[in-house]
Amino acid sequence: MTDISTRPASPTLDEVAVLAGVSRATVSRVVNDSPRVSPEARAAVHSAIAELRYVPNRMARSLVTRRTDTIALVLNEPNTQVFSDPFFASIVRGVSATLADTDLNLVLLTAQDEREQQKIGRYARQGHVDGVILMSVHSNDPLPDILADAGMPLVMCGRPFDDRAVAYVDADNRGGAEAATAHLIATGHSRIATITGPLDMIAGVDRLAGHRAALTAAGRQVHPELEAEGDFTEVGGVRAMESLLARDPELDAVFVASDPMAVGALRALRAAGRRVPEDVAVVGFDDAAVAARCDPPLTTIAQPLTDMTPLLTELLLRQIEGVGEPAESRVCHTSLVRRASA
Amino acid sequence: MTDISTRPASPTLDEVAVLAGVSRATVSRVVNDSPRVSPEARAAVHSAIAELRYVPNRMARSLVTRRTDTIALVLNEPNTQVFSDPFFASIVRGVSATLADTDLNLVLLTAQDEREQQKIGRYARQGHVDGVILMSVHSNDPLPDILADAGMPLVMCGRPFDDRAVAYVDADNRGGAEAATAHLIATGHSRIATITGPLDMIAGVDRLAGHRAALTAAGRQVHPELEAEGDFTEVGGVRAMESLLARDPELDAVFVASDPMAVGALRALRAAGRRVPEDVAVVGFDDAAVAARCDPPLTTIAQPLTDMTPLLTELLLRQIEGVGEPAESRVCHTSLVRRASA
DNA sequence: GGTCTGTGCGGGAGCGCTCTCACAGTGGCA
DNA sequence: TGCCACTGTGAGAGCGCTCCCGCACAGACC
Repeated sequence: MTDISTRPASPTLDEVAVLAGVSRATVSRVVNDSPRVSPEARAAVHSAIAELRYVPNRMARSLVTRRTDTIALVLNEPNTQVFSDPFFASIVRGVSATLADTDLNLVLLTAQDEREQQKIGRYARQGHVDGVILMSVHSNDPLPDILADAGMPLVMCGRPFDDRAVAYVDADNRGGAEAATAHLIATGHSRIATITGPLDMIAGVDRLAGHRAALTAAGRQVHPELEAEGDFTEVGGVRAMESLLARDPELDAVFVASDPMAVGALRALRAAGRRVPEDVAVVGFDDAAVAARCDPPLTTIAQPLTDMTPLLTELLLRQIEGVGEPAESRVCHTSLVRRASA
Repeated sequence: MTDISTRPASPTLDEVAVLAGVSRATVSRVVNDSPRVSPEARAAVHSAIAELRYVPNRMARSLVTRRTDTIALVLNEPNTQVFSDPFFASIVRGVSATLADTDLNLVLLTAQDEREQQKIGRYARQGHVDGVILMSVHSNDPLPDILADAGMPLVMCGRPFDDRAVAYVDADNRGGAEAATAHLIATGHSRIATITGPLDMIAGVDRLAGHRAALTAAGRQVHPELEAEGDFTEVGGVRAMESLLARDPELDAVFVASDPMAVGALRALRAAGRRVPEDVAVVGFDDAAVAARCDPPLTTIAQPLTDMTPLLTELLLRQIEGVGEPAESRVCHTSLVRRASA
């Protein structure tokens, strides 16, 4: 143990009580906004708090309340690129904004590898947080199990791989992808490729399934050589598009499973001398800010982020409050946003 | 207070002690790796821990040790774009990696506005963390003061605006910028513009100062119309470059104060029909991954991130351990990386 | 045998808080 | 006057842990 005695000790409830001339219990009542306190006592306590610059010790409080009033948003991504994905940024900002009006704190936890995931699992189980929102779950991530086993309130952003009983909020990835490819079919394209997300992520899997379903529904064949796996990043989109063009120079449309990848695809298409949408039509997914800005503006599938983030926190809070309840989940509708690229 | 009684209670030290047939103190010794425990007792405790799936309650421990073993990395940025800046991602990853070998936890805290900064200040003062690394400090941010006043161990990433006694780690922004512009001068350019960072951030201010110093040292005039303020984002770089070209179509070189902005500048130059480096030479700052990848590859100033992130954590840990010591700071050297753009 | 050092261990206090319970005081009502 | 709320307050227990202190016992040494 290191010497921390020289750090200025912070005042305690007792000291406030002595200064205010009341009991510890009364100070606690004032701090916790209990109604049964006389105005005089309340005023005395408030001025003592101000004078001593008292801040309650959360450890002591949490020890008895079993609550920390903080929730964790876990970014579970080996790739550093997480941060550059506008989807993450939106979720983080949205959850943060939803919580701003409450007295709940939000902490972000990132895991690059399994070791860090274990560390996060421990962190949560040790009682640092009341609940967890888990993002970017890959098929082999141990974290959902660790947290669920520990009985930690948990909401996943994106449905789980297996049909486990865990709460989640997801966009209708399959339906959205189906609509995207159906749009490409309806606008007369015949060789429709796709750049998928990572196939160890459920969003990648579902969007590919939707794409294939649209093809099948229209009586088309599914051609494996017209499917290239990307990683939800712009660079990944460039590479996947180059690979698709090499495999089938005649392709006339691509459904790209995320907007950052679509921006990459646009770049690769331009570099290959293809015009969009004349030679190749492109539909993205996300409706990220970049979609409206890029050249040409991207036709894309909008995720209802403004619905999803409040839902994410709401579902989690409900689990934290009422413990017995079964975990509830939601799937949010997507919609096609037509711009110039398809 | 809500009913949490239905949540499975986690086992306590006492229960482990009973099961292992030893005292609470012995269990504590085992958990904390104290040497004075007999092998038999240790084994009994370990198996009891495993059987009960015991995890120490950190609140209880912290209450007595006054340590939480977690440090916060605060991203203090109104702009959502924070996340897309590779500089942030690198720092986060670096600090996280440095801490991976320790039993310290890292939490990320983001503040979009002053209200959230206050919330973070409260969070820290309540004793959730042992120390704070503060990133992206703007001139009017209250957080440094809040934390410093609370006696919270603190290291800033980037030097503070005033000459306060706070620990920081910074790149030699002024020197780097000076080298960049000196390079542009040495390679025969005459109308050298600059896209600055936000001028409410010290990195923005220092890089502009370095640019001007190089100009002055070479006997050149500083032309305000050749300075455009950016915001460290790619879009900001596009806009600033467009504005510079409008103001002086004859400019033949730009020092851009960050690589993402330089990528934007490259795009704007291409859109305006300028060749790089033949018509306009471009030097960036950061040596982000994108610098090597873009077209043409970017000549830029490398920040020694591999030095900076361990230093950041080291300086903070030193403050946390040895409390009396004066806060120490470091400035890391930068270097010019020559590629094709200048 | 007596004293001493060292080791392993347990008892117990206490970290700062919340929360139950008891109690004094006040006012309403029969 | 007696009984009953009801309100404001304080005493005290206890959350799960760490850590100081003291005890029992073993072995070394005189």
